[in-house]
Amino acid sequence: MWESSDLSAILTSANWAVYQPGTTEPAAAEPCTGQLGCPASSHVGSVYDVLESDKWYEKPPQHWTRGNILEWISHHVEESQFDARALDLASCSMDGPTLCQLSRDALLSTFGSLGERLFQNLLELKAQYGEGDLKMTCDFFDSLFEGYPEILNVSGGDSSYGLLTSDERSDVCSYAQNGVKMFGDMTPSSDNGYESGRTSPGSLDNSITGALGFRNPNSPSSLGSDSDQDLTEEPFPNDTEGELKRRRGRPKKRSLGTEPVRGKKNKYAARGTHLWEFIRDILVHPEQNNGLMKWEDRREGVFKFLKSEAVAKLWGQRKRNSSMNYEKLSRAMRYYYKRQILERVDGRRLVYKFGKNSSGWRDREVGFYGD
DNA sequence: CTAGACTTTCCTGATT
DNA sequence: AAATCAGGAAAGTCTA
Repeated sequence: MWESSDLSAILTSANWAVYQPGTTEPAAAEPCTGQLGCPASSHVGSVYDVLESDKWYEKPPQHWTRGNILEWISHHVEESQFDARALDLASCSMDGPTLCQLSRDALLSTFGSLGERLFQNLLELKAQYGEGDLKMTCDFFDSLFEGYPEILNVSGGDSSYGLLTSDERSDVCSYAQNGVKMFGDMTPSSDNGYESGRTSPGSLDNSITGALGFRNPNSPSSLGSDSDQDLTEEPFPNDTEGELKRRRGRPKKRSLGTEPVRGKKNKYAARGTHLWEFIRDILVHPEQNNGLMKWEDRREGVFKFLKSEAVAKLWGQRKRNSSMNYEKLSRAMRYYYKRQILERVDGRRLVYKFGKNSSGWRDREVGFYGD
């Protein structure tokens, strides 16, 4: 079984590089439209890429190390909020070629419901890199890595390919196909608040992965680092260095035991995150939302909270506000009526409807660029 | 510095 | 009775 520490360690290493402000490697510096979506051409073309890359999303699955595979799995665990405790760590230990040989059934039996997701992503990645083209070069590096494993130091991992396509009818297969296109426009630019999305691959990562619970443990950059471990209520973490930023909104009345944490570094944990976008992003990724919400009428933009408190907790996690609850979240939702980001749906509890000032949730917006 | 946008927190009262 | 819904009010962060 995976210990939380395993996962956390993996995630830490997996995310660290991505959020390093100073060491923004290609992963972050290159607007490669998201990991899974990284155009094959930008990586396949040069063998140096292969040499330099130690990240799973920057090289073909055939060349993943055990570490890469763990990162890849943990990425999907995070993205889908899969309960990793059900996984057997040992069964995750394999090299790229072995992984690539696994059948769908094998993945399903090993990883349960996560298996389908892994399988589809693997298919897509293999197709993306071309299973044959690099064969020779890769074989060469295989042997090289074999001899110098330290070249492939752990790190890497990443972020958000999770935002793949997602029309409720299209399953993981289609998202694999469209994922590449997605990133450019996942977050609509016409947002009347802060600039959301599009600030950098990192911010996009932050937006969606945060939305879906992808943590960014120990991120020294603090740009949106979330540290809660799960949906369960958790007091503010004891940030050592990076104190919690002061939250927006009216301060809570002093609570009994919880001294307000004085904020010093005032980073933008919440930057680029608007509640309605957070909600939207959960909705447009049905394969990842774990039944938190559902569309009642996708065409009309009508949706419903299925697990209102869980969504609120997630939102709180996103904003690093452990006291968020549905009551408060819903208040914020109601403010959207006036701005016509949401429209009222009378008489139906937990049901809301996107308004004309919202965007990014329609099929065409999700599947294609823009509108 | 200021104003406006946004979110959070609190609250009272109504509805389901 | 417990959840939700409705909004007003206040207060704080952020951006322009």
